[in-house]
Amino acid sequence: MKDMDFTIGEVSRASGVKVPTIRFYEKSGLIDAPPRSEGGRRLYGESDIRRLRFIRHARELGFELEDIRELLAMSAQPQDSCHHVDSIASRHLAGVEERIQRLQSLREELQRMILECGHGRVCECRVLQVLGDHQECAHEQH
Amino acid sequence: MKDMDFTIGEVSRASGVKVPTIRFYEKSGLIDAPPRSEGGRRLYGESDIRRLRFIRHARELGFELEDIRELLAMSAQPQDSCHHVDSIASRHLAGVEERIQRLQSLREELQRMILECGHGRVCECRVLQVLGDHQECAHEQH
DNA sequence: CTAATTCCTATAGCGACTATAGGAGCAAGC
DNA sequence: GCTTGCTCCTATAGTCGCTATAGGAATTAG
Repeated sequence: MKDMDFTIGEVSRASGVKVPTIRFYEKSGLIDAPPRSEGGRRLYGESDIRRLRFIRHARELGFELEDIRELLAMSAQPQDSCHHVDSIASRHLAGVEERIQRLQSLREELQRMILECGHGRVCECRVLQVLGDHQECAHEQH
Repeated sequence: MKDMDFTIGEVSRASGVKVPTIRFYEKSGLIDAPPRSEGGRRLYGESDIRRLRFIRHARELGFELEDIRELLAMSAQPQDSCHHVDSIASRHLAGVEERIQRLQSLREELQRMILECGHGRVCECRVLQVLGDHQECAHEQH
């Protein structure tokens, strides 16, 4: 706790996390409640910026706050094995791969639907027909 | 309005939409409030099952309820041009394609992170290092 | 000294449900 | 007729990860 020099707006700009989101993370226990100025304003240090950057980056990579909470706790125990860190990341990767699969078959379905539409009247629109009848789908995985 | 023979549980099983979700759709105006039995229970017909199937299928394809509301309204006007139907589907396809792109670069990042981890101590874990420093990323698109 | 900006708290809203609580209706077996 | 168990009813709160709003107080720039 050397220099607590930054306002919430400054750490927001420095970390890329929006001001209300920082307060939200504090309430959720992802970051500690910082000390306050005389006027009651939050005062942050460099380490808070690093922590917020970590959170932001993990969120961009699609980790849930619960995962991030665990990852942060683990990085506070530098001598522990990183096996569990790996397992969180791997589980997350598996989820991402599944979502890619699902979206790809979805994309094909949509492309086919749009391609087959003769752009005529609604009553013969393939898009609406396909939506109305799952049988019309090429894939069954949804 | 010929036969209103089905209970909410039956249309749920027939359409694949869960019972509380059907009531939620009713409240949201996606389906009409059906007539009731003497005892106050909802009574549905075949057309409700078709409508719920349409909704479920569109949801599985990732359309938002707002889009589905529009698609349903359009399919009630069979003589209109289906141009707008197309535009909703195309807009949706573009969104799906973008999400696939984002998830793919995400996957690479996660794979690299996990691969490079030597499974040692937390203090030298690549996963945590990468999360802590965006510079370490191969891609800049997030 | 004033005006603009930033900060504070508390609360509500988003989307698309899901879960819970506390009842009431209804069919089948005894 | 009665009980058991299932389904149904309503209303409300919770999920996730924020975002927006209202109504102030503090700080900063001119």
